[in-house]
Amino acid sequence: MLDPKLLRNDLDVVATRLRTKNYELDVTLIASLEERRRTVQVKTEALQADRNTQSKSIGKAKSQGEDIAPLLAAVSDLGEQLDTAKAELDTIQTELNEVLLGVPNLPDDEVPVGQSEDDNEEISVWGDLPEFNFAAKDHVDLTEASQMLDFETAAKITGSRFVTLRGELATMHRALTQFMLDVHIKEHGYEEVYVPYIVNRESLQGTGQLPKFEEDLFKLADERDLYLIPTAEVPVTNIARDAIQDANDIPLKFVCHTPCFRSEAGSYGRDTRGMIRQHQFEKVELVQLVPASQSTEAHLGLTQHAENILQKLGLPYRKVNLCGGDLGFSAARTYDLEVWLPGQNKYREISSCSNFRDFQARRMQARWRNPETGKPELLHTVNGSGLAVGRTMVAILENYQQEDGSVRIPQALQSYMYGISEIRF
RNA sequence: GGAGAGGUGGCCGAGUGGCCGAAGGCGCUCCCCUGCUAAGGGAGUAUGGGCUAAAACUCAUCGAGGGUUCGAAUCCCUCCCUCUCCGCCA
Repeated sequence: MLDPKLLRNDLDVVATRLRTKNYELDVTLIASLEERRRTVQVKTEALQADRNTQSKSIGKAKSQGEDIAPLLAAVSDLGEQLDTAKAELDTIQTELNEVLLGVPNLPDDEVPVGQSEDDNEEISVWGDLPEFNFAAKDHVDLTEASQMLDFETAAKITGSRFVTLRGELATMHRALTQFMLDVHIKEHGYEEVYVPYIVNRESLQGTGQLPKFEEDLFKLADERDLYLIPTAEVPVTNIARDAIQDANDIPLKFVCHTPCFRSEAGSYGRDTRGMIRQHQFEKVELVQLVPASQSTEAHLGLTQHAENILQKLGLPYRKVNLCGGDLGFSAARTYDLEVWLPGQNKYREISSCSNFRDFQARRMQARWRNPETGKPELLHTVNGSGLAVGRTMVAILENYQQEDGSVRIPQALQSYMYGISEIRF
């Protein structure tokens, strides 16, 4: 959520900046709601103050044995007035709140102008693209001879966009997770957390998935209003919801491995082949909660942490600075890491590292106490994948394929896979 | 699933209709006293919001929501959570 004061005082500036995110702010609606809110709130609170004083004087009179009948008569119609005013205020505030919860975060100044991912700015490229003196296959064709990567069986068990892994591929999938966690914990100083995979509405609203993107989520079919997590970002960031951190306890740096569940509504026909886009996938997520002054630095650092995984695995990738049009709802700035996939002959997103500034923290009331002022201040939240496990496995299969159809195991991963150095399908 | 107890400020804990945003204690911050391994005295110490240049002022919040009442931490209803015992169980 944006700072309401900003929307009150600089509505037009906000509208201008949001246009780079392809979002048209309804300035007229917000201004008029805000105007009504002010009038009605002032009126309501004045009535409340009036009632409070009068009720107090009734109490006093009663305790002194005076006749309170005339006092009661004086407040008789106050209650009704107050109810009306309160109801009106409630309506306005609910509406205003709904509007504000739907307004995306402001992009940072450094965000490139652009409409789509084609306008993203390439920042750096790492690694040499593999050269094959044979026709490179994609991960589906590569594994076809075995049952190690099996979409049909998953379709039987559940439906489309699920996968079943067997044998060494299932091991590699788990090994990757373990490897990533170890690097982030031991080399990058993150604290591992284990969290619920089912979350409530408040948590999803805190990180920005609700109320606008409900159709992307799997919702449980009972009356409890619970959802499967689309990313560990939701439960992990919400650790800090409605809390004030001690200055000594921040920055908080969490790493968390979870499955992620996404309905992929609206992406029918996209990436239907292979395990690029699944309803269920594993991810190792990095989350940092830091004071405002440190978030830019934390964002750069976190991105580098994700890059280190790709480098250790020897996977060629590039880093792009997302343009306004491609930026997510809650993000102020995002670096995507795109790994090279020979099977598709292009770079594909494998990690998305974002700085949310105070946008999520305001929704969550996630704060810390600044010892210099003694006052609570909103934290800044930063997160990114470190990395998406399924896509990393796809990248290894495709980049490390050999002419005979086998796949070499990256050196860094071998000790996590009982020492084997290749997989034959 | 059955029976019971409970949710109050950073923590403990009092408060069963008004004088309660809330005693007391602990912790923390500042000041004073005291030459000594610790103690004593004093002051301060919740969060969000409105209005405002800022303050003054003011509203809300005692798990959440609703109700009764001129007035609710306190009474009533619903829900959530925690604890104890029993049952079941990865």
